[in-house]
Amino acid sequence: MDLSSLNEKQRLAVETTEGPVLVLAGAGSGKTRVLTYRIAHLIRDLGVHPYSVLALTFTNKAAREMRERTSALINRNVDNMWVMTFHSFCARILRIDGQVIDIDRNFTIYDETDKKSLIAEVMRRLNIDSKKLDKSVAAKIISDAKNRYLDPEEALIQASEQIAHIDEIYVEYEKAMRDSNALDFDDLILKTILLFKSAPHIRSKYEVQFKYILVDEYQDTNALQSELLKLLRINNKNIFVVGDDDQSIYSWRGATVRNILDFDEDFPNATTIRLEQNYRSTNTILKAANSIIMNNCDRKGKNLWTHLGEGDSIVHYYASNEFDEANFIAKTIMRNVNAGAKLKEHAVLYRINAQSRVIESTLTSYGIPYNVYGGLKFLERAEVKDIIAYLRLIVNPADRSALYRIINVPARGIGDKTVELLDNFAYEYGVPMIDVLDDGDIFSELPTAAQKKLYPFAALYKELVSLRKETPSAYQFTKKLLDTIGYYDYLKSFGDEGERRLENIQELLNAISEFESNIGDEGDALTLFLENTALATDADTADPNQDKVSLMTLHSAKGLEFFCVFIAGMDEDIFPSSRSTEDPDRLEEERRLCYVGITRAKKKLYLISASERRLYNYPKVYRQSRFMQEIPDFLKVCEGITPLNISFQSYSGYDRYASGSFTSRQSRQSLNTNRFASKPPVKVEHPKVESNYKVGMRVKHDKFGIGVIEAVVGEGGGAIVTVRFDDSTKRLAAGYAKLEIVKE
DNA sequence: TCAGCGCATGTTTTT
DNA sequence: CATGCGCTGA
Repeated sequence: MDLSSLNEKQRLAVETTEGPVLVLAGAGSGKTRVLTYRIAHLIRDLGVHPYSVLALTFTNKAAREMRERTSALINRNVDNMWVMTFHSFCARILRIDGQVIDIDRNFTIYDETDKKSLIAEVMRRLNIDSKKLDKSVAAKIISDAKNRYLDPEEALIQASEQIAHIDEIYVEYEKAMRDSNALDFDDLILKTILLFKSAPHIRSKYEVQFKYILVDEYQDTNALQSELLKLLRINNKNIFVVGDDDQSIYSWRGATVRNILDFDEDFPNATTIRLEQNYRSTNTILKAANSIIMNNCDRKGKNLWTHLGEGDSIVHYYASNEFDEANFIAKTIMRNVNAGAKLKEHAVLYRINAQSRVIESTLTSYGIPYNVYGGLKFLERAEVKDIIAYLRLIVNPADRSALYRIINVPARGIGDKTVELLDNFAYEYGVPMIDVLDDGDIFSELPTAAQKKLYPFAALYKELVSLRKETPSAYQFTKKLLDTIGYYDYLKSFGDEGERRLENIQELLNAISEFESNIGDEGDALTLFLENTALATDADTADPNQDKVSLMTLHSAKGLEFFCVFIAGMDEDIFPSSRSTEDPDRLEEERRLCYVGITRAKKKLYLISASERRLYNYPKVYRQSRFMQEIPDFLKVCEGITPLNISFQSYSGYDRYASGSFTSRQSRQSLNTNRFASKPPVKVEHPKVESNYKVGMRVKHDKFGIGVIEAVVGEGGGAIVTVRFDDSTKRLAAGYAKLEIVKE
């Protein structure tokens, strides 16, 4: 491998292949580069078989990127390398070897909604008032216990002193999960650990297979994930973890920076390497990020530096409301695009998904294409969930959550009472609910009234089961299923809305068909497809090569970078969130989140506050985020309405309206006229004198083809013209490069 | 008594 | 989007 493009520290990280290695990698310090070069080095230079490498990430996106970049580096297919998320890794192991601890191969992965509905049901059965204990709260406590302790039951028995009955809920929930042949996200990790502990030969099999383990985003690992890694490394110490304590933003999910701090205890004689040179952002952006994170006490401390130059000032736009905010974003994007930037170089980040709606509709009205990552998306559409629930039930008949969802969809006269009766009946007989329907003998024991209502569904279910037997293709089966259950007619009853839903169903069919043709003989297509949908987010379905603006939460932006980043909602109680301002630890996490957001930007950063916004259909006056004040004034310019002095007492939203709109600081703006149009690698500080070539012109070059002029520096024949071609940006001397102006 | 419908409500962040 | 509530009709 040619490692000459790496800096000294990066090369050390790549070449220290034996023993435990902890890399503390600041934002933009080339972390992914180090990971991919290291894998490439192992395979190419040391002859390690790809099958012996395990690389664990937290998102599918990160896993896919790592695989692709590694493959490109060594110019070889690495499909059989295990690069995946912690959760898919565990799901895979449990499907292969889970039977040893009595886990059925066809288990279903329950998402948060499935989990909560099951907990609600368990609480109903235990006669626990849902008003006294919210099911989400119960779910969170159970999840915390599973994420922090190897013996969650013990932990919950203790917790029940404060929260009555939580231990009983847990026990019943576990039982219901087992009956449903289902695992939740926490179970995937926990059960894999239990498998490894109770079956040492299986643990050892994987330890022998994975001669090298790499872990990305180590600061996001929780106690159990670290335990899992330790189990995989009892004899072999080749473990390489990369993390950044300043980017730890998942402690609410049980992640703990302790894993980084205690790495040397968990894996003795570890080598620690710090990557502090930032290759992504301008110095201005780094300074802003540093000045924010400096306010945190609980950190190791890092010294990020760059030689990319100062760059443009950060723009703080103070909007009158969320529509003004969205308009500003849209206009700025348009201006950048007219100056030659690509849509895909822009990202709009926000704290909560609910903020995306106004931004989406505004971008649409401007005709700006975008992709929303995460949030309410395709897989969360009711109609898609319905069909997936049917498929789940066929693959795993014990899946209660799926049965609950579809037993009366389309409506067939089976209401809550009938379902409750069915459930109680199954409970007393000690069989899964579906067996009551499927087994004629048990079915005939039901009260006649219930039989009458349930019979058509029982018959439908049997028909689906035999249909599945004679239709091996997942795609064909799903098509037939839609006919059999009368889903098309059901959609018609929704009128125009039904048309839209039909399109989504069509999209689902396409996805299944595509998935099916892409997998080889890895297993049953339908089972694997369902696993994929359970562990995937919509970010995975979006094509990153499309030239579209990216919209996502700050959390899902981690690991990504964009030339131009907007952070919307820099308002107190939104960011930092109202739920975090009381607790210093949570506030520090919000601050790290802000640090993550800012360091996504390479060149341009726009922070947007609004004096008033309507969120959750509730209008409210906002104060700008405290984080805005943590960025020193000399790094930013202000635009939009004039923010009042942000003192806590004198604040009044009405004054702000009265003070008139859009009194922006013209004088400061005019110092930097090129601010919106500039694009890397041109620095805006350059005095700009135009020649014949003008910014925005389309020109043709003999070798590079057609491109758009992004900047012109100098005059006449001596001018340097920056042209963005399809896949590269070139700086060309106007006198030599024969640039032909292309008419529109 | 139960099913089904319309309407109001509440939603941090995510594998 | 899911959940809860009140109303209507069988």
